[in-house]
Amino acid sequence: MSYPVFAVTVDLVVLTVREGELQVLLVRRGCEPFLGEWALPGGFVLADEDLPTAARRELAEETGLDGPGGHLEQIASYGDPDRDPRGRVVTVAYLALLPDLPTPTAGTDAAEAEWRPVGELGLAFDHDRILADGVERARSKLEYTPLAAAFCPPEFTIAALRQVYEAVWGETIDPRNFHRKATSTPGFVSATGASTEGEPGRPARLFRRGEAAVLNPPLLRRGA
Amino acid sequence: MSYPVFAVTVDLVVLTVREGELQVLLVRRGCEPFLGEWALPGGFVLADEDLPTAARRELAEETGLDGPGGHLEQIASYGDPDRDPRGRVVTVAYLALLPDLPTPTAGTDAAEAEWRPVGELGLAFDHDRILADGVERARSKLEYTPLAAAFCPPEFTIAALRQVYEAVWGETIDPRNFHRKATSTPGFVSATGASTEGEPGRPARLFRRGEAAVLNPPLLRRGA
DNA sequence: TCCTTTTCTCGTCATCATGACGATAATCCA
DNA sequence: TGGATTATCGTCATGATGACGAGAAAAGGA
Repeated sequence: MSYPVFAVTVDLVVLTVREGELQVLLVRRGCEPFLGEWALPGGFVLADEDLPTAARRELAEETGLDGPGGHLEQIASYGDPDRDPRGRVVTVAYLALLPDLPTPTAGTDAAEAEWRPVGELGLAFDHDRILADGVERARSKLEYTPLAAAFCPPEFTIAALRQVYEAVWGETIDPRNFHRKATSTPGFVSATGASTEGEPGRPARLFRRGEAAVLNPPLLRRGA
Repeated sequence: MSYPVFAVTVDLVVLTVREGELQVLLVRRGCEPFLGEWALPGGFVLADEDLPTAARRELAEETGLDGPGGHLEQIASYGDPDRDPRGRVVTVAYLALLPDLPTPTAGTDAAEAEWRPVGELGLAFDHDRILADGVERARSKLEYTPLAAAFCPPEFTIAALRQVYEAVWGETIDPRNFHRKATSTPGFVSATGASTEGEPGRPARLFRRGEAAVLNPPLLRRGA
């Protein structure tokens, strides 16, 4: 039995919250095609490598860490025959959510790496569409899961968690209602007992991510 | 630049509601590997073919129709190095939802085709996991979209729509509350003006699928 | 024709989640 | 010591939901 030959890549939508907005990790391409243009980080899947393994490897190569507190999940696959001028390449896109923390962004393959606010960025290949799908996935997942904590360090305040929602959704949220929701939804967050020190204002209690897989009831955004 | 060589397939989780339960279309494999075992329908992506096109082609080959009222979306991709003994094969799984209507299920490639209630079925390859992911996707999408109508003919009653929910979720739903919800949620369904005739009981008004992409507010199941 | 059965459709009520917003608590800083 | 700032708790009206009652409109049988 004969069948067409493909190459398979993984591409990463690496998101974080920096400076109060949702940002994505981009690399400047160091080889053809699209040499010199901005693109999502990614690369070919190796001969004996599972898909999630390839995604984690690329993430480690591009960001230096996939540490705890992060999150990695598959978005979708893209296989238009014309999407890569080198030939028939199917890419499996992954979504990674990371806290802002020390992220060197010193790429191995790529000439440069940079955080950029999400939006219409004019990326190489079909990466604008992949980015849009990844961002929408992240926005949607924040509604139904405690995943916003993946953008935060292991211990965080309710206010920090709220600012993640505000950055990802691009909306302002009432702090008092959000506090009630976060602390009353089972499995959303769990208190550590500790509090912040040295910050202005009243000290805030510190929390960790809760054990729930889904929020019940969910935390719906107003926009849609 | 050299890179590993892959084959790419599409596999289909074709779901319908028959006899009050959620059922999946299976085929008995007519060639190695797993000859004679039950599997999801699918096949290799052709050399010049887009992924959704390949999925639609396979669906047409296996079921005879992808007609209006149906729905097709990508689930995810599966690429474990050992998932196919023939070599390195990545499969892109698609979810298809169809009304029960005349579905011949006379396969072209496959020896036999059959509807089976979803569950632990002992399928070939990693198809049990793909099926589980597809079923969970369908269950979840019913909460947030008017997609249940994809299981119904173009015009349907509220009761028929409710029975779709009950079959897919495996729960019983109060007919009066469901009626209120379906008719009061904007874009869920739209009345045709016609009614059923010849059925026992009071005639029911007929509806079409609404234009909304998402249900606001959603229709949440109790289980999770 | 009349009654029963069946199913659809509309209402009622208590409860819960939510948005809007007031008020208090606990820290830092001048 | 007295703001300024931020966290936390409370109140209230509104809307969505689950549980359930009751009427409406057909088919079918005596």
